[in-house]
Amino acid sequence: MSPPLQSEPQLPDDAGHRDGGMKRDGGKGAAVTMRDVAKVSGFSPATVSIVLNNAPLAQYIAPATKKKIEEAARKLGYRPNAMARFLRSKRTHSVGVMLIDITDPYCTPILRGIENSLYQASYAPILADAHNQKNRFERALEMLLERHVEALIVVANWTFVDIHVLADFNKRNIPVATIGWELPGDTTSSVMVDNEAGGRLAVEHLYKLGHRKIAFIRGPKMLIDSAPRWKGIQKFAHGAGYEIDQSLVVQLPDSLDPNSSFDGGFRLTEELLQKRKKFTALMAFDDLTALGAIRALTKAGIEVPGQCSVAGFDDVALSAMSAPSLTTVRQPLETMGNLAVNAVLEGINASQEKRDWTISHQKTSPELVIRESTRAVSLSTADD
Amino acid sequence: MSPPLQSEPQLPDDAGHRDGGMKRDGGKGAAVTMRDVAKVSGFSPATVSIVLNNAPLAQYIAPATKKKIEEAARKLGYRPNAMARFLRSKRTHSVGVMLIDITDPYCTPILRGIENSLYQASYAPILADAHNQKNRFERALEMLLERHVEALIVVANWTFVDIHVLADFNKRNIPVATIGWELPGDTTSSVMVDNEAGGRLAVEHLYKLGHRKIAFIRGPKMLIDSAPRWKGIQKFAHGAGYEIDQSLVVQLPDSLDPNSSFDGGFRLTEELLQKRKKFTALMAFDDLTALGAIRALTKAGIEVPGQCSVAGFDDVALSAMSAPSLTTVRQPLETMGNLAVNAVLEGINASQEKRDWTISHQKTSPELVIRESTRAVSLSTADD
DNA sequence: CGGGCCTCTTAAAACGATTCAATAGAATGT
DNA sequence: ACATTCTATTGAATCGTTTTAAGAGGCCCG
Repeated sequence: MSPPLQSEPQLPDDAGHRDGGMKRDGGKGAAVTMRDVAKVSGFSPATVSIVLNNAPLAQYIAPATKKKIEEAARKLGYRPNAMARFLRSKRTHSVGVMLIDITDPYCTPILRGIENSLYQASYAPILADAHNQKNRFERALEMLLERHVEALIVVANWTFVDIHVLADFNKRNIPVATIGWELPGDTTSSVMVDNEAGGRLAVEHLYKLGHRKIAFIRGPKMLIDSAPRWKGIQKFAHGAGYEIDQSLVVQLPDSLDPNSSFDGGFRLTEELLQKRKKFTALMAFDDLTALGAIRALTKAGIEVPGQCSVAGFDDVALSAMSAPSLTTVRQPLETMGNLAVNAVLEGINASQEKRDWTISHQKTSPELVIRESTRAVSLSTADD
Repeated sequence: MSPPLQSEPQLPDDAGHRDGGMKRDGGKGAAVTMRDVAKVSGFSPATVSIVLNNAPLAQYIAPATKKKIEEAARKLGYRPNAMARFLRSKRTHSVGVMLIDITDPYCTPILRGIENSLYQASYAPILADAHNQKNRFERALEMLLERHVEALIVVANWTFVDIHVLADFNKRNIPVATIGWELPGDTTSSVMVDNEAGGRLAVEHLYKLGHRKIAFIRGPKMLIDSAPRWKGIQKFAHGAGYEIDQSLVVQLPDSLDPNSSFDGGFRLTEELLQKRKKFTALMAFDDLTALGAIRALTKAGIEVPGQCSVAGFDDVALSAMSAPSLTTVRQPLETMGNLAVNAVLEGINASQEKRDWTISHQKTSPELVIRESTRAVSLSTADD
């Protein structure tokens, strides 16, 4: 297809010079190295390196030289060997991304945010999935340490109490950021949604729609998010002079399966219904819980939102597609991924330039997304 | 907490021997190297390497020696530097994982399958997300090449025609496997669901429920999956002597947004309804399309499955949670991830041992998952 | 004319592992 | 007693870069 390369002959003219033509490389994948570029261009490896990296010394290199070297590199299809580069420069340009459970739909947008920001900054993400298991978590961290990642991002909404391997990251001055949870102390940056504000947003919405008999499905104790969301609800109630009926408050059990809250929501709602205590709205811990609740309500012949409004939390992808579509509190997940990357990048740059920098604990603002599952309380149900 | 280490003194006794105590390492992250282990244990780096890797030569090493070295390594918290190791041994133990769009819910289980199999085999996944953009795809491949991944796995259900960067992988003998699509030629392994069988499965199910007026929403031309699914449908119809009513067949437009099929399903179903041509069942290209269709039907006052059955394809996470839950054809996504990893690992091992190995094109069996959205045709609607 | 200062280029020493060939001592066989 | 084979260990080369210090000219200035 393409015409034969002009200087094809000079390419392998002294191949095998290094080890007398031993049995290495079967002739196919002979990687072209910097020395090859040096040889072809007629300059030394040092010069090649300086030119190709546009190092400070490049200002002294004659333009003609640069051109020749760049051309040779291009012609040979030279690609620097990242490993060699890393070994010498101590920079791997990779970042560990640890998901505690990739199955959680909440992870996907975060992951996209992380990947995107890393890509922009020319870092490569090395992925690890802990499968909710502590030993996998630790083994994976170990692996990331061996690979000398320059930073670590951990995505989780719950986690093991003592992760002493994380201490190794601090010892080695590797910046760590967490998304969805916070580590006590000031060693680790974090990005979380403002759960308290989110809880408030949702209950306020229901309240303003006229609902006064609101059932609540609280999140499992294990999850970091549960407490602050509930706190936001309580604070709003207190401020509005609204008294929460404790008999309408239930709580999801602890569970490691991120999709279990659907079942949980379903069961708890059925239990609530059995109590025969009327409620005109239900606020669920998260979207899956809300979907489970809707399922239970529908099954019991209660129309959503006609007879009962339901609100969720998170705005995962399916919330917009469910029937009825779900009113929920959106977490800016992708943005949170970006922010975490920014935080660790700042850390990397700082220690590169021997600057000091400070750990950040960021809270992002949740946003109320009103869809079909909530509606102003109807007279017939309200006056029940 | 722990008692002072016995041999603490001998540890840094000759620190700085290498470069006369220059300004390097501020004292914090001093990485412990193999030489340190050698020094402390009293043996040479060579011996340490042999012992710690349990290399063939290790059979000649005295047990006492092994013990001392291992202990020293443990005490010092020695962690081999992966980059150095890679440089010498030419093995990075990493695999590139390229997603054409991570946002697609279909990717998540595949990703878990890939990650899991790689983890078992002690390979690290380097993640890349093409965002449906050709230039990102290529730049990411470039990056993976520089990092000398030992294999590449590409997840996509459509893709750009000419990816000449992939040729570089072949040139370098790096095994490539694709999930969800196939490359012509025998250079690349692939794993796909048997779409034809799946299409058949779904339509057969509807047929057996008594449906004879079935509407079809075909997939976009761009997607690899569309044609074979349709073929499976046609073949079944032909075999069963069932004639597809072409006026009930519509097709999704091409689109890059993986979530657009929900809207597509919604709109196309509305159009079908406007035609006022009766149908008792609808078979959608995938789950999101099906959900969109259900939405449109419900909106038009048509009950699902009471008045119209709907079947999807894929069994993404939300299918089980939607209302009504969706009858669909499940792709064994996680398994497909595993299979792709097996394929490339086989390639890696083969070229390691200078064996030949063959490209594989695997088709996994889809599985019909019957849920609430389909039902036997009712007399009232059938006799319309 | 010799020293100082540019400009352009390179030799050589890392980086931290792996691995081959070599060594030295002990045991064995003839 | 000497060659041979094991056992146990190591020196030194190597992987492909980056980077420092230095070298070779050329030019200017006093």
